[in-house]
Amino acid sequence: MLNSLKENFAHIFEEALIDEILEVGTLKEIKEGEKLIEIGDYVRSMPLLISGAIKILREDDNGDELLLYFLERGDTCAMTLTCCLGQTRSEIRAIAELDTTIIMIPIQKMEEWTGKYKSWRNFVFQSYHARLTEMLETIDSIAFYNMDERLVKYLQNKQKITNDSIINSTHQEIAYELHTSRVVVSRLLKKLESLGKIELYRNSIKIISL
Amino acid sequence: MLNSLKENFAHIFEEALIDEILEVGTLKEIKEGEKLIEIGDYVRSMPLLISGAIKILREDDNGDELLLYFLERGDTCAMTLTCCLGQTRSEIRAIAELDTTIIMIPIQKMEEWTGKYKSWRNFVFQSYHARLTEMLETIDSIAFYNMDERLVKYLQNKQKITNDSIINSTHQEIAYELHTSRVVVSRLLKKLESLGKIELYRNSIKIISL
DNA sequence: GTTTAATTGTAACTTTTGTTACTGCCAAAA
DNA sequence: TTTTGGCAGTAACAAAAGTTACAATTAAAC
Repeated sequence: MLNSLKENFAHIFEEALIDEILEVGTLKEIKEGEKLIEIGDYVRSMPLLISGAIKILREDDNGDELLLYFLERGDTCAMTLTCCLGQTRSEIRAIAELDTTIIMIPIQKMEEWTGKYKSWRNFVFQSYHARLTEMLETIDSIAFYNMDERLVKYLQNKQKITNDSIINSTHQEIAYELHTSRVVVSRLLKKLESLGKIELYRNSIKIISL
Repeated sequence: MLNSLKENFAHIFEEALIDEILEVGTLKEIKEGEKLIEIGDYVRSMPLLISGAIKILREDDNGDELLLYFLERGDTCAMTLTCCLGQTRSEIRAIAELDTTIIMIPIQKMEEWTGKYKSWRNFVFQSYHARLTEMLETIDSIAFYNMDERLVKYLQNKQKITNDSIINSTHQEIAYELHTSRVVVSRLLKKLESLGKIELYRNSIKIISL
């Protein structure tokens, strides 16, 4: 744990804090597709992302989903922060997008460290800032862009997160995350293919240039 | 300033903090429609809302707007918080929805107080939580609801904020904030009127029951 | 009082998105 | 091998939202 922690957080956290994290944190491996947090859950520990990626989803009353953003190496879940402190239930669902490693911090420490370590405070504030910014980008996407542009953004994002120009998703899965229908996704993907920007295969999409 | 501060924040902040706020904060009156923050601005002080309401808007590359949420009495601007700390430019525009009174806190104090006062930390975290929640509601609206439902929510919200069942807005103004066209707003408002839920006048809308 | 500009109402039309239905294809299971 | 179920392609249609155009009304400016 020490190495992975230092690699990702040494330049952010002061040494005493690193030591404390090592003391109370527990390492957790999550397989791709595994659920970390469900809507309505009480959250009792806070994740620090060491490797992999986690997707954060919102759901409406009908069970329809919408992808909000991804968490990556060095990130933490701002929603969890506030849930912990405010003792409220989770508003979102968190699912591992890739095989992921996290360090779990008990929430009691949260409160303690925000008083004690300036580097921790900065980290927490920066996390909030990053998440707010990503939420704004999500809002931009759905408010200001058409579905074809949203789809392109989605594919670009996915490529960046997985670091792979082949995306292993079905049209239906993409449709869920963009909150549209499979037929619409198929239609738009076909158009991108005819423009030579992607190639379509069963269960996967190869990105040529977007 | 002392009275208005105590009225709104006495139950949140410890006394020593109240004293400090009185020392360094400056009272500011803002007229309805006046702009507080423009997109791209560097923000050098943080507002505590004493009375009135402020609307927070997002804009896209074409200059199209979208209402994100309102700030009310007892709120602060989470965006500003992160802008101050991170030294980044504002992602949003803030305009007084009503005549509004705020206390401006210099940003240097922010950092100091988060280390010093637990009540301040809690206030800041709660603000973040509230704003994230409101952003989620905004996302829900635009992702999961049709324009007719969004319009109803908008009117309800406006009624709540202004505490007045008469809304003094033109259809064009509403269209801007919902990021749609005037014709669409007129159409949907007319439908609501024919259902007996509102009454339409020039420059104003009377809410009967929504 | 007349002119001007802003506001609202409405029709007709287009575009975008969503829905239904059916097809062929492929891969895993029986 | 045959069957089954999931996946993708496509047409035809429906609904929602956006656009253009113009008329009628009201308020403000001259």
